[in-house]
Amino acid sequence: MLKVHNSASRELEEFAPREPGRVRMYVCGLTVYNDMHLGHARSYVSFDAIRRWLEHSGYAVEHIQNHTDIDDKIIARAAEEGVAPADLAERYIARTTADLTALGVLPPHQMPRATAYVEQMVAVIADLLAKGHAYVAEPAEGALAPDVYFDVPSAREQFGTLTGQSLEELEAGARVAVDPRKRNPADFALWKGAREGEPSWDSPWGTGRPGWHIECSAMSLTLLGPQFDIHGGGSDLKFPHHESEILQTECHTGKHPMVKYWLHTGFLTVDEEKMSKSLDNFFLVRDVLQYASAEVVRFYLLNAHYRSPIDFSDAALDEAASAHDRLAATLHRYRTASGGDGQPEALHDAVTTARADFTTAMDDDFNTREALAALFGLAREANRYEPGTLDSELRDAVVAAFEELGGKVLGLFAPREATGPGDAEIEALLAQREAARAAKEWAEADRIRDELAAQGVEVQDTPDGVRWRRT
RNA sequence: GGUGAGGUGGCAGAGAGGCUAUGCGUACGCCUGCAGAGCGUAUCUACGUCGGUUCGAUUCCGGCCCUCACCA
Repeated sequence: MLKVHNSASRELEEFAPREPGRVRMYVCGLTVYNDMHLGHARSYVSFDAIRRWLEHSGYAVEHIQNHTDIDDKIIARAAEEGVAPADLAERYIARTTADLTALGVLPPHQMPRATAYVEQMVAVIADLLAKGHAYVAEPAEGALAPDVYFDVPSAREQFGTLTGQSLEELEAGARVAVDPRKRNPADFALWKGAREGEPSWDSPWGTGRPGWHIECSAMSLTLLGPQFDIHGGGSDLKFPHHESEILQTECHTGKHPMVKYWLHTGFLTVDEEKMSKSLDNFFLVRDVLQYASAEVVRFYLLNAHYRSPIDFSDAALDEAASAHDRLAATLHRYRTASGGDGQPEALHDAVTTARADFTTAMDDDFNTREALAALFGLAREANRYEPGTLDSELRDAVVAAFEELGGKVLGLFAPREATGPGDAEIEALLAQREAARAAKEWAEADRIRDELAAQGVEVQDTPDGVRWRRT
């Protein structure tokens, strides 16, 4: 029985999608004005594992992840670079999508862009205005047309679903200068009147562009309907973004709850501080992937529960590499072995136990850390045996467990591209080395081993002969 | 100021009212021509702090300290 932590209730709840066997899931995507950093990766890899586990559990998952391709930051960045905002967005849609692929994140079923849904957004805003949940304000200074704001006090009851804060508490804690054009400090923009030279769309309130929150309401509404199962994103999106989405969508549709389970991922910090450009501790996914493989990065990220904060450092990544290699090496030995007829009971049991423990862990709010511990348990038992001495069916069972759980669900054992020398070349060198060893020419044997190591081939002498693998 | 999350062994990081987490690192042993990998053993009272509940709490309750995040 799968249980998930719902941010709305702050409790573990039994997972039961609205429609049996089918899961509709919306994950907030990136604002495409920059490359993806490791903090983003943390969130997307987490939701990737969540999706994979749901699919493994037999659900037909519909995974939507948007691109925010119109926003203040995009306009500002485009102006800096002297390019059109649409071109800038296009570039980063391509780059971030490539980064996701490189991380082994399964492609979402749809990746809608905000600018393709402006019509739907306008319709929702018009309806909110008609229902008295929104109002047209004065144009901002220098703007060509008015802004439209959501009237938060008009939806007082719905406010605070995720943050647990009341409107009064929020006002009490206010410490930011309030825009005088808003009726209430908590009101947020549904529509922003255009300024000269900015991208804009026509609307009943004049030319302008959508506010940030309305896009997710419009896209989830269009693609998944007024009520769906999972809405995910980083913890930083709870407020105001997700809180605003709820107000918009529910006031528009009149249906509650918009989302059955809200899932939020924890932060990734660097040396105990949040990753940010001003602190110059910004790690881009594409840079980290130069240093570590996607599997290692995934291992590092999945080695903590998705809601826990994690701290990034080179040492942490190195540790993940060592740990991941322990599993990968065991799997490799079992994959490449042949012959034998041994059927130790303990190894049979270890496979069964690992599968059961893995399932228990993942069913407990996607506890990937515990799930990994189950794989290590299997690895330890499996390493007690020389796989070549085992019955092929048992060996296959071990391989299947690793491939299905660690591979298919966690994405940790993607086949590596073969680089460096070919198999035949390696075998030839190893034959030379064996000859040298037989003649006790240790210097020559070690030279060949070093040469292979330099080319990324690890050589191991075992009681059952030499073994090698690409690292 | 408000709200939320968290403080676990050398490090990372799970977890549960009493039973070895797991991984990394380190030391020793086995194995090995050597190395690596692997296996075994060890790593001192591991659970922020002060109280409370309990036969027993790191795990439940309350106060306190600290860290992090979000706040129109």
